[in-house]
Amino acid sequence: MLRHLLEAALRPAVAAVLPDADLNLVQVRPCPDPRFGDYQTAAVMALAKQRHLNPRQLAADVQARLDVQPWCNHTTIAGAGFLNFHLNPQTVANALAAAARGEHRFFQPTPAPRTVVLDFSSPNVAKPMHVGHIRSTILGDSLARTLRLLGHRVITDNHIGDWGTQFGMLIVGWKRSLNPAALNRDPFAELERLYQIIHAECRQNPATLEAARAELVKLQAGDDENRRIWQEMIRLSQSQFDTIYGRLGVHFDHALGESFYNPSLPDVVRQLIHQRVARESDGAQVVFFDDDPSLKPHPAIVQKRDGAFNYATTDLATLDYRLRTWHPDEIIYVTDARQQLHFSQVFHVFRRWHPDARVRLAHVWFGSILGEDGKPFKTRSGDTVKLADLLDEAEERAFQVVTAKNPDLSLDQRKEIARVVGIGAVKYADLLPNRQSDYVFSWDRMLALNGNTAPYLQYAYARIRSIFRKGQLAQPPSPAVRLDAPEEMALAKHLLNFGCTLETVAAEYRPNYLCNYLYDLAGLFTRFYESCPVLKADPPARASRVTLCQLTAQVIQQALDSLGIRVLDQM
RNA sequence: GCGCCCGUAGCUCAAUUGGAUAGAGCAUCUGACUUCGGAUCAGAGGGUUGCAGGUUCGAGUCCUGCCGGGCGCGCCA
Repeated sequence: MLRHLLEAALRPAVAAVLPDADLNLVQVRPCPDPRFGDYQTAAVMALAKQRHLNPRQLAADVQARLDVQPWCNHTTIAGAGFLNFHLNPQTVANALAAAARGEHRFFQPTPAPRTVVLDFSSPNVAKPMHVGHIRSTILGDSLARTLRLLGHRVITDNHIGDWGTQFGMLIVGWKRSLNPAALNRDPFAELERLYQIIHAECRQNPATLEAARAELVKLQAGDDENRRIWQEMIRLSQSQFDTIYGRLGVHFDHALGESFYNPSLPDVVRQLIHQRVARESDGAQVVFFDDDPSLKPHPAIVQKRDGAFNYATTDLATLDYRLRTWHPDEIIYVTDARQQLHFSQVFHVFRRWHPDARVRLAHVWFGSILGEDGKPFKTRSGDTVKLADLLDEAEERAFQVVTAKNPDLSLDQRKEIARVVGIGAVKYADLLPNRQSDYVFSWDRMLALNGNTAPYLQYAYARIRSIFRKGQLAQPPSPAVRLDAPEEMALAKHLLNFGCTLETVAAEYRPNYLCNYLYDLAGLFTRFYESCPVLKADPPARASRVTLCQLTAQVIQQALDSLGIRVLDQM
């Protein structure tokens, strides 16, 4: 968009003054404060610093060679050497008119599409999904949506925990304590009950723990009955996951669980040993990182002394499979902060195992969800909060609010609104904070109708739809755009920045930038709404304002969709 | 002990990764409803960015040392 056009004009000007400058660093971005201008570059200062030049003088030299006539009234040099671009109002109006004609949607598809594998959510079979899964699921889904919108090829893969030592215990529990009637009634509750009693039993009774080990060995050896039970548990769990993903509107292209890689683990370790990446230590196969100071104290075990494999081995096999199957340019893992060391190890081992692989590996980590007491978020009785219960409560609370605000709507309407508002509020509260910080979970804050919340944004959208209902406006927007009022111009300019925001989200894996953009957009819209009547305006202004409303609604809807949040015509 | 992360207004969080006078919401106070949805908007007060140094045109952001907190550290995932 405009930013790219300005960058494209700026680069030759910089190159003319400094022929050896790295033009990739020459970037234009929106000004933090409209008083400075509309777009700015700080690159000239950085270049001046490298070369010990006077930054303002360098900025002036670049400015003298700069031709941005088609879009800007003028450019200014300010501060220590900022170069500020001041858009021609007609340029803004033209960009909106083009959008109204359907020529663009305020962003540009990437000129260099990549294939990206996104690994997120990863619940465990036979355990309920809980708050610990929510950030991974919501962040991962949002990144997938944003990358796809920008034109990348995205493959989402749910690495379900369907293998491991817990299945020995679960099989013992299944054989000893299964209540078939309960399983029929609420399969997942029964699975959970089994897990809890057998887990407690194993802690107290070494004989039960031994029985669990024996069942695990039988399962791994392919025992028919144990495999049947195991598969049944996976099936029941998957239907439970599907229910939750359905409520969240989250979709996976693949759900290749840990067990899928089980057959390939011996070969992974064989290769690692053969390539001298791993070596024997205390009976285990271990990768040491002698050349890396930060990892030197933390060797990675890829095969345990007893011959079993662990999660590092599975993750390596998974990487290898993804590489061979999808040939991605990038693989992204969305997990909590505690797994930083693990992924650092896995990525390092992988580089030594496949030194020629070009794939970019990213661990996108996030902080914890805390309760109002600042400790990990739990129920009043101290249990982990189940995701299903959390979503129920979100919808229930949203239903109360909708019923209080809009009692005339039918029950079905209010329930549908409560679903969209409740789920949207939970998602938005999760996406809004910087992902790397912990955040305090608060129903009251996330469901508030003012402040930076999903309901506030949905409300802004609903108000626009209300104008269209009231004015019986169904026709496509008119491309005749006039931006006379300052509120109109401010709103219009912000619409132009949608694309940069999407690009930043994708580049840094931070959907919270999009949240902040949306909040600003909604604020600018309501200011426009307060001071610029739409339906009552004279015809030319009215048509232009209808267009502004239409385009704003379109961007709100598109941006919320990138966050995985739906909009409503009424709420 | 070692490593990673964090510390910003009374509270909850931002700050486009080294950019311009650190911004929002809640709470407090003052205004605006014969007005397209007041579920709103306009405004006020509130800060030595944990502390002390350093790097430079410029630091909440980078480097060093403290203080306080969270998490992780060989056969769990």
